Amino acid sequence: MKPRYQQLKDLIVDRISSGELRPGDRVPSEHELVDAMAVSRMTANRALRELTDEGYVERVAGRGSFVADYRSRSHVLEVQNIADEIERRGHSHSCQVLRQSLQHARGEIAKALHVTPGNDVFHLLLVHYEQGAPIQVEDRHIVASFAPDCLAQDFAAVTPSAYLSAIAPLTEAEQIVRAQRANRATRQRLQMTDDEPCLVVLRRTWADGRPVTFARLQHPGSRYELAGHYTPPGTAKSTPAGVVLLEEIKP
Amino acid sequence: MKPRYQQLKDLIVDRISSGELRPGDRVPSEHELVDAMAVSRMTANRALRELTDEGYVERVAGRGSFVADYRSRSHVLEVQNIADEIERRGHSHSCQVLRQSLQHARGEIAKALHVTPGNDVFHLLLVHYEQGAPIQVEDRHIVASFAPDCLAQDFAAVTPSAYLSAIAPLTEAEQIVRAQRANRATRQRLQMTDDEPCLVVLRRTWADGRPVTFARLQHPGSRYELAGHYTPPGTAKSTPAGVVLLEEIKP
DNA sequence: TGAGCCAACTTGTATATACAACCAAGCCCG
DNA sequence: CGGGCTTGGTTGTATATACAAGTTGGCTCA
Repeated sequence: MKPRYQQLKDLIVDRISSGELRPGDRVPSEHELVDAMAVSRMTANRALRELTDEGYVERVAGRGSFVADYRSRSHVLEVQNIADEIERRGHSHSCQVLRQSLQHARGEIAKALHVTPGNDVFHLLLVHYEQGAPIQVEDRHIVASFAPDCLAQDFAAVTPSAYLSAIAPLTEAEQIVRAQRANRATRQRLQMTDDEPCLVVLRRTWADGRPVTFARLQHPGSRYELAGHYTPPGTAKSTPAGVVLLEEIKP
Repeated sequence: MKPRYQQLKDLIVDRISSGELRPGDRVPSEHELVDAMAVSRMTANRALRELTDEGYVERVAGRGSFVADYRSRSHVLEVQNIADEIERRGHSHSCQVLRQSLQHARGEIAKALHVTPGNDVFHLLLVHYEQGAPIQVEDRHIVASFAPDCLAQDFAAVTPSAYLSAIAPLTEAEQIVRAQRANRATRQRLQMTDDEPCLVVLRRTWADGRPVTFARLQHPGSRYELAGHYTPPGTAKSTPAGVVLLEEIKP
Protein backbone atom coordinates (compact mmCIF):
# COMPACT_ATOMS: atom_id res chain seq x y z
CA MET A 1 0.00 0.00 0.00
CA LYS A 2 1.43 3.34 -1.01
CA PRO A 3 1.58 6.07 1.60
CA ARG A 4 -1.33 8.46 1.51
CA TYR A 5 0.69 11.54 0.57
CA GLN A 6 1.93 9.57 -2.46
CA GLN A 7 -1.61 8.61 -3.38
CA LEU A 8 -2.57 12.27 -3.31
CA LYS A 9 0.44 13.15 -5.48
CA ASP A 10 -0.38 10.43 -8.01
CA LEU A 11 -3.97 11.57 -8.14
CA ILE A 12 -3.02 15.14 -8.95
CA VAL A 13 -0.25 14.22 -11.40
CA ASP A 14 -2.71 11.95 -13.21
CA ARG A 15 -5.19 14.79 -13.55
CA ILE A 16 -2.43 16.99 -14.95
CA SER A 17 -0.98 14.52 -17.42
CA SER A 18 -4.43 13.46 -18.61
CA GLY A 19 -5.08 17.07 -19.55
CA GLU A 20 -7.95 17.49 -17.12
CA LEU A 21 -5.90 20.11 -15.32
CA ARG A 22 -3.95 22.46 -17.55
CA PRO A 23 -1.17 24.95 -16.72
CA GLY A 24 -2.59 27.79 -14.69
CA ASP A 25 -5.59 25.82 -13.47
CA ARG A 26 -6.28 25.74 -9.78
CA VAL A 27 -5.63 22.49 -7.97
CA PRO A 28 -7.51 21.59 -4.78
CA SER A 29 -6.43 23.48 -1.72
CA GLU A 30 -5.10 21.67 1.32
CA HIS A 31 -8.42 22.07 3.11
CA GLU A 32 -10.35 20.70 0.13
CA LEU A 33 -8.07 17.67 0.03
CA VAL A 34 -8.61 17.18 3.75
CA ASP A 35 -12.38 17.11 3.24
CA ALA A 36 -12.43 15.12 0.00
CA MET A 37 -9.76 12.54 0.75
CA ALA A 38 -10.12 12.24 4.51
CA VAL A 39 -6.50 13.00 5.33
CA SER A 40 -4.96 15.42 7.75
CA ARG A 41 -3.86 18.81 6.57
CA MET A 42 -0.20 17.92 7.15
CA THR A 43 -0.53 15.04 4.72
CA ALA A 44 -2.19 17.19 2.09
CA ASN A 45 0.47 19.82 2.70
CA ARG A 46 3.26 17.32 2.15
CA ALA A 47 1.74 16.12 -1.12
CA LEU A 48 1.35 19.64 -2.50
CA ARG A 49 4.72 20.78 -1.21
CA GLU A 50 6.54 17.90 -2.89
CA LEU A 51 4.67 18.51 -6.12
CA THR A 52 5.90 22.09 -5.88
CA ASP A 53 9.50 20.93 -5.42
CA GLU A 54 9.10 18.66 -8.40
CA GLY A 55 7.84 21.47 -10.59
CA TYR A 56 4.28 20.32 -11.10
CA VAL A 57 2.57 22.94 -8.98
CA GLU A 58 3.08 26.55 -7.99
CA ARG A 59 1.67 27.79 -4.71
CA VAL A 60 0.85 31.32 -3.56
CA ALA A 61 0.01 31.95 0.06
CA GLY A 62 -3.45 33.46 0.28
CA ARG A 63 -4.45 32.56 -3.28
CA GLY A 64 -4.06 28.85 -3.81
CA SER A 65 -2.17 26.18 -5.71
CA PHE A 66 -1.96 26.10 -9.49
CA VAL A 67 -0.64 23.80 -12.17
CA ALA A 68 2.82 25.02 -13.19
CA ASP A 69 3.83 25.77 -16.74
CA TYR A 70 5.58 22.76 -18.23
CA ARG A 71 8.54 24.83 -19.28
CA SER A 72 9.54 25.37 -15.69
CA ARG A 73 9.60 21.64 -15.17
CA SER A 74 13.19 20.61 -15.79
CA HIS A 75 16.26 21.63 -17.67
CA VAL A 76 15.65 18.81 -20.12
CA LEU A 77 12.56 20.45 -21.45
CA GLU A 78 14.13 23.88 -21.49
CA VAL A 79 16.49 22.86 -24.23
CA GLN A 80 13.88 21.04 -26.24
CA ASN A 81 12.55 23.76 -28.45
CA ILE A 82 15.03 25.44 -30.73
CA ALA A 83 12.56 28.16 -31.68
CA ASP A 84 12.30 29.29 -28.05
CA GLU A 85 16.05 29.15 -27.72
CA ILE A 86 16.59 31.33 -30.75
CA GLU A 87 13.97 33.82 -29.68
CA ARG A 88 15.51 34.09 -26.22
CA ARG A 89 18.61 35.32 -28.00
CA GLY A 90 16.48 37.98 -29.63
CA HIS A 91 16.91 36.45 -33.07
CA SER A 92 14.33 35.47 -35.65
CA HIS A 93 13.47 31.82 -36.20
CA SER A 94 12.12 30.34 -39.38
CA CYS A 95 11.63 26.82 -40.56
CA GLN A 96 11.33 24.90 -43.79
CA VAL A 97 9.48 21.57 -43.95
CA LEU A 98 11.15 19.13 -46.35
CA ARG A 99 9.16 16.03 -45.48
CA GLN A 100 6.04 15.24 -43.46
CA SER A 101 4.84 11.73 -44.09
CA LEU A 102 3.38 8.58 -42.61
CA GLN A 103 5.63 5.53 -42.67
CA HIS A 104 5.84 2.04 -41.32
CA ALA A 105 8.40 1.68 -38.57
CA ARG A 106 11.22 -0.66 -39.31
CA GLY A 107 14.62 -1.65 -38.00
CA GLU A 108 16.31 0.62 -35.51
CA ILE A 109 13.53 3.19 -35.51
CA ALA A 110 10.99 0.59 -34.42
CA LYS A 111 13.32 -0.60 -31.71
CA ALA A 112 14.10 2.90 -30.48
CA LEU A 113 10.41 3.77 -30.23
CA HIS A 114 9.39 0.42 -28.75
CA VAL A 115 6.85 -0.31 -31.46
CA THR A 116 6.57 -3.50 -33.47
CA PRO A 117 7.94 -3.19 -37.02
CA GLY A 118 5.21 -2.20 -39.44
CA ASN A 119 3.38 0.06 -37.01
CA ASP A 120 2.68 3.62 -38.08
CA VAL A 121 5.18 6.36 -37.39
CA PHE A 122 5.38 9.87 -38.76
CA HIS A 123 8.57 11.07 -40.36
CA LEU A 124 9.53 14.73 -40.37
CA LEU A 125 12.47 16.45 -41.99
CA LEU A 126 12.89 20.13 -41.24
CA VAL A 127 15.54 22.82 -41.48
CA HIS A 128 15.60 25.53 -38.83
CA TYR A 129 17.05 28.96 -39.53
CA GLU A 130 18.36 31.61 -37.15
CA GLN A 131 18.38 35.10 -38.67
CA GLY A 132 18.05 33.42 -42.04
CA ALA A 133 21.10 31.16 -41.63
CA PRO A 134 20.48 27.40 -41.38
CA ILE A 135 21.27 26.14 -37.90
CA GLN A 136 19.65 22.73 -37.55
CA VAL A 137 18.44 19.80 -39.62
CA GLU A 138 15.75 18.01 -37.64
CA ASP A 139 15.09 14.43 -38.70
CA ARG A 140 12.34 13.12 -36.45
CA HIS A 141 10.15 10.06 -36.06
CA ILE A 142 6.99 10.15 -33.94
CA VAL A 143 4.82 7.28 -32.73
CA ALA A 144 1.62 7.76 -34.73
CA SER A 145 -0.77 6.74 -31.96
CA PHE A 146 0.65 9.46 -29.76
CA ALA A 147 -0.01 12.28 -32.23
CA PRO A 148 -2.70 11.19 -34.73
CA ASP A 149 -3.14 14.63 -36.31
CA CYS A 150 0.53 15.04 -37.06
CA LEU A 151 0.10 15.33 -40.83
CA ALA A 152 -2.33 18.24 -40.41
CA GLN A 153 0.15 20.36 -38.46
CA ASP A 154 2.02 23.33 -39.87
CA PHE A 155 5.47 22.76 -38.44
CA ALA A 156 6.82 25.90 -40.03
CA ALA A 157 4.69 27.78 -37.50
CA VAL A 158 4.86 25.48 -34.48
CA THR A 159 7.93 23.33 -34.05
CA PRO A 160 7.50 19.60 -33.49
CA SER A 161 8.88 20.02 -29.97
CA ALA A 162 6.25 22.55 -29.05
CA TYR A 163 3.54 20.49 -30.72
CA LEU A 164 4.52 17.34 -28.82
CA SER A 165 4.82 19.15 -25.51
CA ALA A 166 1.31 20.48 -25.97
CA ILE A 167 -0.14 16.98 -26.37
CA ALA A 168 1.36 15.69 -23.16
CA PRO A 169 4.26 16.72 -20.94
CA LEU A 170 7.48 15.03 -21.95
CA THR A 171 8.69 13.31 -18.83
CA GLU A 172 11.98 11.76 -19.76
CA ALA A 173 14.75 12.23 -22.28
CA GLU A 174 17.88 10.50 -23.39
CA GLN A 175 20.45 12.02 -25.62
CA ILE A 176 23.76 11.35 -27.22
CA VAL A 177 26.03 14.07 -28.55
CA ARG A 178 28.57 13.43 -31.24
CA ALA A 179 30.97 15.27 -33.47
CA GLN A 180 30.71 13.78 -36.96
CA ARG A 181 31.11 14.65 -40.57
CA ALA A 182 27.80 15.33 -42.28
CA ASN A 183 26.78 13.77 -45.56
CA ARG A 184 26.54 15.93 -48.65
CA ALA A 185 22.80 16.60 -48.52
CA THR A 186 23.03 17.78 -44.93
CA ARG A 187 26.07 19.93 -45.65
CA GLN A 188 24.15 21.65 -48.41
CA ARG A 189 21.09 22.22 -46.26
CA LEU A 190 23.24 23.70 -43.48
CA GLN A 191 25.52 25.60 -45.89
CA MET A 192 28.55 23.91 -44.42
CA THR A 193 31.98 23.64 -45.96
CA ASP A 194 33.19 20.15 -46.86
CA ASP A 195 35.39 19.62 -43.83
CA GLU A 196 33.31 21.49 -41.25
CA PRO A 197 32.52 19.31 -38.22
CA CYS A 198 28.87 18.64 -37.50
CA LEU A 199 27.41 18.55 -33.99
CA VAL A 200 24.90 15.71 -33.90
CA VAL A 201 22.35 15.19 -31.13
CA LEU A 202 20.38 11.95 -31.00
CA ARG A 203 17.47 12.44 -28.64
CA ARG A 204 14.73 10.09 -27.56
CA THR A 205 11.86 11.45 -25.51
CA TRP A 206 9.22 9.83 -23.31
CA ALA A 207 5.69 10.68 -22.24
CA ASP A 208 3.64 8.62 -19.83
CA GLY A 209 6.53 6.18 -19.45
CA ARG A 210 6.71 5.28 -23.15
CA PRO A 211 9.03 6.59 -25.84
CA VAL A 212 7.13 8.80 -28.26
CA THR A 213 9.70 10.40 -30.50
CA PHE A 214 13.23 10.02 -31.73
CA ALA A 215 15.11 12.88 -33.28
CA ARG A 216 18.44 13.27 -35.02
CA LEU A 217 19.47 16.90 -34.85
CA GLN A 218 22.43 18.04 -36.93
CA HIS A 219 24.10 21.42 -36.54
CA PRO A 220 27.00 23.21 -38.20
CA GLY A 221 29.92 23.09 -35.77
CA SER A 222 30.97 26.64 -36.50
CA ARG A 223 27.62 28.18 -35.69
CA TYR A 224 26.07 26.07 -32.95
CA GLU A 225 27.01 24.75 -29.52
CA LEU A 226 25.26 23.19 -26.57
CA ALA A 227 25.46 24.95 -23.24
CA GLY A 228 24.28 23.76 -19.88
CA HIS A 229 24.47 24.93 -16.31
CA TYR A 230 23.95 22.36 -13.60
CA THR A 231 23.42 22.67 -9.92
CA PRO A 232 22.65 19.88 -7.50
CA PRO A 233 18.97 19.53 -6.65
CA GLY A 234 18.90 21.43 -3.41
CA THR A 235 20.85 24.54 -4.21
CA ALA A 236 20.13 26.26 -7.53
CA LYS A 237 22.13 29.30 -6.58
CA SER A 238 25.29 31.33 -7.20
CA THR A 239 27.00 32.84 -10.22
CA PRO A 240 24.57 34.05 -12.85
CA ALA A 241 25.30 34.92 -16.46
CA GLY A 242 28.50 32.96 -16.77
CA VAL A 243 27.94 31.24 -20.05
CA VAL A 244 28.73 34.27 -22.15
CA LEU A 245 32.12 34.45 -20.52
CA LEU A 246 33.08 30.93 -21.55
CA GLU A 247 32.09 31.66 -25.10
CA GLU A 248 35.00 34.00 -25.46
CA ILE A 249 37.73 31.64 -24.40
CA LYS A 250 40.02 30.55 -27.23
CA PRO A 251 43.04 29.01 -25.55
CA MET B 1 14.59 34.67 10.01
CA LYS B 2 14.94 31.40 8.15
CA PRO B 3 12.58 28.58 9.04
CA ARG B 4 13.98 26.13 11.54
CA TYR B 5 14.02 23.13 9.21
CA GLN B 6 16.17 25.22 6.84
CA GLN B 7 18.51 26.15 9.68
CA LEU B 8 18.95 22.46 10.43
CA LYS B 9 19.62 21.72 6.76
CA ASP B 10 22.19 24.51 6.49
CA LEU B 11 23.90 23.30 9.62
CA ILE B 12 24.30 19.79 8.29
CA VAL B 13 25.29 20.85 4.78
CA ASP B 14 27.93 23.13 6.27
CA ARG B 15 29.38 20.27 8.26
CA ILE B 16 29.50 18.17 5.11
CA SER B 17 31.04 20.74 2.81
CA SER B 18 33.59 21.78 5.43
CA GLY B 19 34.79 18.18 5.48
CA GLU B 20 33.87 17.65 9.11
CA LEU B 21 31.41 14.99 7.95
CA ARG B 22 32.63 12.75 5.15
CA PRO B 23 30.73 10.28 2.94
CA GLY B 24 29.59 7.33 5.02
CA ASP B 25 29.74 9.23 8.31
CA ARG B 26 26.71 9.17 10.54
CA VAL B 27 24.72 12.37 10.82
CA PRO B 28 22.64 13.13 13.91
CA SER B 29 19.44 11.15 14.22
CA GLU B 30 16.09 12.87 14.41
CA HIS B 31 15.95 12.35 18.16
CA GLU B 32 19.43 13.77 18.64
CA LEU B 33 18.45 16.85 16.65
CA VAL B 34 15.32 17.19 18.78
CA ASP B 35 17.43 17.20 21.94
CA ALA B 36 20.32 19.29 20.65
CA MET B 37 18.42 21.91 18.65
CA ALA B 38 15.20 22.08 20.63
CA VAL B 39 12.90 21.37 17.70
CA SER B 40 10.09 18.87 17.30
CA ARG B 41 10.76 15.56 15.66
CA MET B 42 8.62 16.50 12.66
CA THR B 43 10.88 19.47 12.00
CA ALA B 44 14.02 17.37 12.27
CA ASN B 45 12.37 14.77 10.05
CA ARG B 46 11.60 17.35 7.39
CA ALA B 47 15.18 18.61 7.38
CA LEU B 48 16.67 15.15 7.01
CA ARG B 49 14.05 14.06 4.50
CA GLU B 50 14.73 17.03 2.23
CA LEU B 51 18.48 16.48 2.50
CA THR B 52 17.80 12.93 1.36
CA ASP B 53 15.80 14.15 -1.63
CA GLU B 54 18.63 16.49 -2.47
CA GLY B 55 21.19 13.72 -2.37
CA TYR B 56 23.19 14.82 0.65
CA VAL B 57 22.26 12.01 3.02
CA GLU B 58 21.03 8.45 2.86
CA ARG B 59 18.70 7.10 5.49
CA VAL B 60 18.10 3.51 6.59
CA ALA B 61 15.21 2.72 8.87
CA GLY B 62 16.54 1.09 11.98
CA ARG B 63 20.16 2.15 11.45
CA GLY B 64 20.39 5.88 11.00
CA SER B 65 21.26 8.65 8.57
CA PHE B 66 24.57 8.86 6.77
CA VAL B 67 26.37 11.28 4.48
CA ALA B 68 25.80 10.14 0.90
CA ASP B 69 28.55 9.45 -1.55
CA TYR B 70 29.02 12.46 -3.78
CA ARG B 71 28.85 10.36 -6.90
CA SER B 72 25.20 9.65 -6.30
CA ARG B 73 24.55 13.33 -6.10
CA SER B 74 23.65 14.36 -9.62
CA HIS B 75 24.29 13.37 -13.15
CA VAL B 76 26.67 16.29 -13.54
CA LEU B 77 29.15 14.80 -11.17
CA GLU B 78 28.70 11.32 -12.55
CA VAL B 79 30.23 12.32 -15.84
CA GLN B 80 33.10 14.19 -14.27
CA ASN B 81 35.69 11.51 -14.04
CA ILE B 82 36.68 9.87 -17.29
CA ALA B 83 38.65 7.14 -15.50
CA ASP B 84 35.49 5.96 -13.69
CA GLU B 85 33.57 6.12 -16.94
CA ILE B 86 36.09 3.97 -18.76
CA GLU B 87 36.28 1.47 -15.94
CA ARG B 88 32.50 1.17 -15.85
CA ARG B 89 32.79 -0.04 -19.43
CA GLY B 90 35.22 -2.67 -18.21
CA HIS B 91 38.09 -1.10 -20.09
CA SER B 92 41.53 -0.11 -18.89
CA HIS B 93 42.36 3.54 -18.31
CA SER B 94 45.80 5.06 -18.45
CA CYS B 95 47.03 8.60 -18.48
CA GLN B 96 50.07 10.56 -19.58
CA VAL B 97 50.97 13.87 -17.95
CA LEU B 98 52.40 16.34 -20.46
CA ARG B 99 52.45 19.41 -18.27
CA GLN B 100 51.96 20.15 -14.58
CA SER B 101 53.04 23.66 -13.73
CA LEU B 102 52.32 26.79 -11.73
CA GLN B 103 51.37 29.84 -13.77
CA HIS B 104 50.06 33.33 -13.32
CA ALA B 105 46.47 33.68 -14.43
CA ARG B 106 45.90 36.04 -17.30
CA GLY B 107 43.26 37.04 -19.76
CA GLU B 108 40.30 34.77 -20.21
CA ILE B 109 41.50 32.16 -17.74
CA ALA B 110 41.62 34.73 -14.95
CA LYS B 111 38.14 35.91 -15.88
CA ALA B 112 36.71 32.41 -16.08
CA LEU B 113 38.07 31.50 -12.65
CA HIS B 114 37.15 34.85 -11.06
CA VAL B 115 40.71 35.57 -9.94
CA THR B 116 42.63 38.79 -10.53
CA PRO B 117 45.26 38.53 -13.29
CA GLY B 118 48.64 37.54 -11.90
CA ASN B 119 47.22 35.25 -9.22
CA ASP B 120 48.51 31.70 -9.10
CA VAL B 121 46.81 28.96 -11.07
CA PHE B 122 47.98 25.48 -11.89
CA HIS B 123 48.06 24.31 -15.46
CA LEU B 124 47.67 20.65 -16.38
CA LEU B 125 47.88 18.99 -19.75
CA LEU B 126 47.05 15.29 -19.84
CA VAL B 127 46.14 12.63 -22.37
CA HIS B 128 43.75 9.88 -21.29
CA TYR B 129 43.78 6.47 -22.93
CA GLU B 130 41.09 3.80 -23.10
CA GLN B 131 42.49 0.34 -23.83
CA GLY B 132 45.66 2.05 -24.98
CA ALA B 133 43.93 4.32 -27.51
CA PRO B 134 43.94 8.07 -26.81
CA ILE B 135 40.43 9.28 -25.99
CA GLN B 136 40.79 12.69 -24.34
CA VAL B 137 43.18 15.62 -24.12
CA GLU B 138 42.54 17.39 -20.83
CA ASP B 139 43.75 20.97 -20.65
CA ARG B 140 42.91 22.23 -17.18
CA HIS B 141 43.49 25.27 -15.01
CA ILE B 142 42.94 25.15 -11.26
CA VAL B 143 42.78 27.99 -8.75
CA ALA B 144 45.96 27.51 -6.74
CA SER B 145 44.49 28.50 -3.39
CA PHE B 146 41.90 25.74 -3.73
CA ALA B 147 44.44 22.96 -4.24
CA PRO B 148 47.83 24.05 -2.89
CA ASP B 149 49.48 20.64 -3.21
CA CYS B 150 48.58 20.25 -6.86
CA LEU B 151 52.17 19.99 -8.09
CA ALA B 152 52.86 17.08 -5.76
CA GLN B 153 50.04 14.97 -7.17
CA ASP B 154 50.54 12.03 -9.49
CA PHE B 155 47.76 12.59 -11.98
CA ALA B 156 48.63 9.48 -13.91
CA ALA B 157 47.28 7.57 -10.90
CA VAL B 158 44.44 9.82 -9.72
CA THR B 159 42.71 12.00 -12.30
CA PRO B 160 42.37 15.72 -11.63
CA SER B 161 38.59 15.25 -11.34
CA ALA B 162 38.94 12.69 -8.60
CA TYR B 163 41.60 14.76 -6.86
CA LEU B 164 39.45 17.90 -6.88
CA SER B 165 36.31 16.05 -5.75
CA ALA B 166 38.26 14.71 -2.79
CA ILE B 167 39.22 18.20 -1.64
CA ALA B 168 35.67 19.49 -1.59
CA PRO B 169 32.43 18.46 -3.25
CA LEU B 170 31.94 20.15 -6.58
CA THR B 171 28.59 21.84 -6.29
CA GLU B 172 28.00 23.42 -9.63
CA ALA B 173 29.08 22.97 -13.21
CA GLU B 174 28.71 24.78 -16.49
CA GLN B 175 29.62 23.28 -19.78
CA ILE B 176 29.62 23.98 -23.45
CA VAL B 177 29.84 21.28 -26.10
CA ARG B 178 31.18 21.97 -29.56
CA ALA B 179 32.16 20.16 -32.71
CA GLN B 180 35.39 21.67 -33.96
CA ARG B 181 38.50 20.84 -35.89
CA ALA B 182 41.47 20.18 -33.66
CA ASN B 183 44.88 21.76 -34.16
CA ARG B 184 47.76 19.63 -35.31
CA ALA B 185 49.28 18.94 -31.90
CA THR B 186 45.97 17.72 -30.56
CA ARG B 187 45.30 15.60 -33.63
CA GLN B 188 48.63 13.90 -33.12
CA ARG B 189 48.01 13.29 -29.44
CA LEU B 190 44.60 11.80 -30.17
CA GLN B 191 45.80 9.93 -33.27
CA MET B 192 43.12 11.63 -35.36
CA THR B 193 43.02 11.91 -39.11
CA ASP B 194 43.30 15.41 -40.56
CA ASP B 195 39.61 15.93 -41.22
CA GLU B 196 38.20 14.04 -38.25
CA PRO B 197 35.79 16.18 -36.20
CA CYS B 198 36.73 16.82 -32.60
CA LEU B 199 34.19 16.87 -29.75
CA VAL B 200 35.18 19.69 -27.42
CA VAL B 201 33.78 20.17 -23.92
CA LEU B 202 34.49 23.39 -22.05
CA ARG B 203 33.64 22.88 -18.43
CA ARG B 204 33.83 25.19 -15.47
CA THR B 205 33.23 23.79 -12.00
CA TRP B 206 32.39 25.37 -8.66
CA ALA B 207 32.94 24.50 -5.04
CA ASP B 208 31.63 26.52 -2.13
CA GLY B 209 30.03 28.96 -4.55
CA ARG B 210 33.29 29.91 -6.28
CA PRO B 211 34.74 28.64 -9.56
CA VAL B 212 37.74 26.44 -8.90
CA THR B 213 38.66 24.88 -12.21
CA PHE B 214 38.23 25.31 -15.91
CA ALA B 215 38.84 22.46 -18.32
CA ARG B 216 38.99 22.11 -22.07
CA LEU B 217 38.40 18.47 -22.96
CA GLN B 218 38.99 17.39 -26.56
CA HIS B 219 37.95 14.00 -27.93
CA PRO B 220 38.21 12.24 -31.27
CA GLY B 221 34.75 12.36 -32.82
CA SER B 222 34.98 8.84 -34.13
CA ARG B 223 35.70 7.26 -30.76
CA TYR B 224 33.89 9.33 -28.18
CA GLU B 225 30.39 10.60 -27.51
CA LEU B 226 28.46 12.13 -24.65
CA ALA B 227 25.38 10.36 -23.38
CA GLY B 228 22.84 11.48 -20.84
CA HIS B 229 19.54 10.29 -19.48
CA TYR B 230 17.30 12.84 -17.82
CA THR B 231 14.23 12.47 -15.72
CA PRO B 232 12.32 15.22 -13.95
CA PRO B 233 13.02 15.53 -10.22
CA GLY B 234 10.06 13.62 -8.92
CA THR B 235 10.06 10.51 -11.05
CA ALA B 236 13.42 8.86 -11.79
CA LYS B 237 11.77 5.79 -13.21
CA SER B 238 11.02 3.78 -16.36
CA THR B 239 13.03 2.34 -19.21
CA PRO B 240 16.48 1.21 -18.21
CA ALA B 241 19.41 0.35 -20.43
CA GLY B 242 18.32 2.30 -23.43
CA VAL B 243 21.48 4.08 -24.35
CA VAL B 244 23.06 1.08 -25.97
CA LEU B 245 20.15 0.88 -28.31
CA LEU B 246 20.61 4.39 -29.60
CA GLU B 247 24.26 3.72 -30.26
CA GLU B 248 23.33 1.39 -33.05
CA ILE B 249 21.17 3.72 -35.05
CA LYS B 250 22.72 4.90 -38.30
CA PRO B 251 19.88 6.41 -40.31
C1' DT C 1 -18.81 57.62 -3.63
C1' DG C 2 -14.67 56.10 -1.74
C1' DA C 3 -11.39 54.75 1.71
C1' DG C 4 -10.42 51.71 5.04
C1' DC C 5 -11.35 47.75 7.76
C1' DC C 6 -12.52 43.13 8.56
C1' DA C 7 -13.63 38.29 7.74
C1' DA C 8 -12.73 34.17 5.22
C1' DC C 9 -9.61 31.49 2.89
C1' DT C 10 -5.13 30.29 1.61
C1' DT C 11 -0.26 28.72 2.31
C1' DG C 12 3.91 28.21 5.55
C1' DT C 13 5.69 26.65 9.58
C1' DA C 14 5.96 24.32 14.09
C1' DT C 15 4.70 21.19 17.86
C1' DA C 16 3.15 17.01 20.36
C1' DT C 17 1.78 12.56 19.78
C1' DA C 18 1.09 8.00 17.91
C1' DC C 19 1.89 3.64 15.59
C1' DA C 20 4.32 0.64 12.29
C1' DA C 21 8.44 -1.29 10.37
C1' DC C 22 13.13 -2.10 10.56
C1' DC C 23 17.71 -3.14 12.57
C1' DA C 24 21.34 -4.44 15.75
C1' DA C 25 22.96 -6.15 19.85
C1' DG C 26 22.41 -8.42 23.82
C1' DC C 27 20.02 -11.78 26.55
C1' DC C 28 17.82 -16.02 27.75
C1' DC C 29 17.08 -20.65 27.38
C1' DG C 30 17.30 -25.10 25.37
C1' DC D 1 27.32 -23.38 22.13
C1' DG D 2 23.68 -21.62 19.29
C1' DG D 3 19.03 -20.28 17.99
C1' DG D 4 15.38 -17.41 19.02
C1' DC D 5 13.47 -13.56 21.59
C1' DT D 6 13.48 -9.10 23.55
C1' DT D 7 14.69 -4.44 23.80
C1' DG D 8 16.10 -0.02 22.56
C1' DG D 9 17.10 2.99 18.87
C1' DT D 10 15.95 4.48 14.24
C1' DT D 11 13.23 5.89 10.24
C1' DG D 12 8.51 6.35 7.91
C1' DT D 13 4.11 7.83 8.13
C1' DA D 14 -0.15 10.02 9.91
C1' DT D 15 -3.05 13.01 12.78
C1' DA D 16 -4.76 17.06 15.43
C1' DT D 17 -3.69 21.48 16.58
C1' DA D 18 -1.79 26.10 16.54
C1' DC D 19 -0.13 30.51 15.00
C1' DA D 20 1.73 33.63 11.37
C1' DA D 21 1.33 35.84 7.08
C1' DG D 22 -0.50 36.80 2.41
C1' DT D 23 -4.73 37.62 -0.61
C1' DT D 24 -9.30 38.63 -1.75
C1' DG D 25 -13.72 40.42 -1.51
C1' DG D 26 -17.27 42.47 0.82
C1' DC D 27 -18.87 45.49 4.23
C1' DT D 28 -19.08 49.59 6.92
C1' DC D 29 -18.71 54.21 7.76
C1' DA D 30 -17.40 58.91 6.87
